[in-house]
Amino acid sequence: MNNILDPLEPDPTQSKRERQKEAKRLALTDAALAVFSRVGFAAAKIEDVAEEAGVSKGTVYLYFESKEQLFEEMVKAKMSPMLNHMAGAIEASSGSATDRLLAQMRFFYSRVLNCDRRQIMRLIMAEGPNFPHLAEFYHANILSRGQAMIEAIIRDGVESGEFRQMQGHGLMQNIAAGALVAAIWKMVFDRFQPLDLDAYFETHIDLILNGLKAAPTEN
Amino acid sequence: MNNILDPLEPDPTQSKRERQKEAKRLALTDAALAVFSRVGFAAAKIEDVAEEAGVSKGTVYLYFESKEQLFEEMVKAKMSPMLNHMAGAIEASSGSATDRLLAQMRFFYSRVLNCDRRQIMRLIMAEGPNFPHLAEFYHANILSRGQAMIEAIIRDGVESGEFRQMQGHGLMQNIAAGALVAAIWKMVFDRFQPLDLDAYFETHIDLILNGLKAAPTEN
DNA sequence: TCGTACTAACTGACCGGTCAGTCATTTTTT
DNA sequence: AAAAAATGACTGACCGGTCAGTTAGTACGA
Repeated sequence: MNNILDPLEPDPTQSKRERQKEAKRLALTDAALAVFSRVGFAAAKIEDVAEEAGVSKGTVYLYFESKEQLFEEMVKAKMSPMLNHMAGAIEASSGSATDRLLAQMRFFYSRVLNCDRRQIMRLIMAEGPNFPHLAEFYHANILSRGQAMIEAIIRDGVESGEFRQMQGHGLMQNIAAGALVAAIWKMVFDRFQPLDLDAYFETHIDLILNGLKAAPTEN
Repeated sequence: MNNILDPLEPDPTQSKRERQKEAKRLALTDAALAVFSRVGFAAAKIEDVAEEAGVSKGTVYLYFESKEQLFEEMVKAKMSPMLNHMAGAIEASSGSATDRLLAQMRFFYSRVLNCDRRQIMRLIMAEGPNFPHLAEFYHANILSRGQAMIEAIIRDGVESGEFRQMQGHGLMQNIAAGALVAAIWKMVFDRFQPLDLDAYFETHIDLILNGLKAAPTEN
């Protein structure tokens, strides 16, 4: 139906109309992210999305079948490019497992936590149970890939002796958890107790890397 | 207005009516938790809450001014008792800082993550930005208390030499993060990739305790 | 370069269903 | 019998989704 998930250059083979259409689709997903982030799925008004995108309500339905589909497509459109970048960054990275883990974390903090995208994570948590579709997509295409990357790094680190052996049930979740909580804190509690993301990041990697490091003591 | 936040024993100074009223209030907050958990705030119907509590819609408005107030009161009513238990558990616990941290974690996993209450955490994350009231209450009365408890334990552990010195910005968030993520995973992704909470707990404390432990190697 | 015919894109008034909140009436308690 | 509690039909605002009508882009002949 539509394979426009990664719109980058203005393809010269496209007519003016096609380019406009694509631009509008992008404007709509941008607007959808903004509005859904602001008030959540249920309270978001299609009319507001339309206004924010500079079109009328009816137009939204020329691009998306329903509010629900708009939501899902928005998540996909916003997350897919980031995923590819992340995979590329991992592939490109070399050096010790510690360095690679650090690079991945840094990427995540800067490209997800510190921008609009963190709102998507919040929306997945908030709306996930009501959108099995979406939760499944998110798990299959985003989480499991992130999980695979982290686990590969850990495996290498254990082999090279940088990290100790851990049984690993929920290891990825535990390692990434700090980042997720930072995002949530920023979105929900920052106004009451501000969080310095840079300092937090230092604490996070310090704790994790030390936790993974081979330790001579008991257990 | 109402100071009934911790309904426990049937106070003999109360008339039969007052006791019934209190019971109904409890039934309503129970029902509210169930319904809000199921579908989120916006999609929840007052009529469903009423039915689940065994009363009619109008009755809900005899106890709560509005849907919003019902939501806030429900969170307060469900979280306050737990907090007091947690504080008590901390006070009662002695032994090494490691043991105390472990006890607190265990408490949290069993009394929050593994029951209805985890839904409240999800609701706070989901609806927090739309309910500054509630987010502030939650931060002031729940998070900051938990934070104080953990920080006290860490401080003791550093003094006793069990833990290394850490600068600590966001330390509490990082330590608790694993637990929060476990809760989210259970609620959103468990059906796609089940999480064994006991094994996860082991990984969590293993990673954290090792991360906090004094390490001889480079920072 | 203009005019004309065609069509894709867009609009916004409207419809139908939903639901928070109200209140006149009924039921229960004292 | 009086008061308190509970009811549920009702109202009015709201909003997702539709579609008849309008606008703007395109193709082409002169």
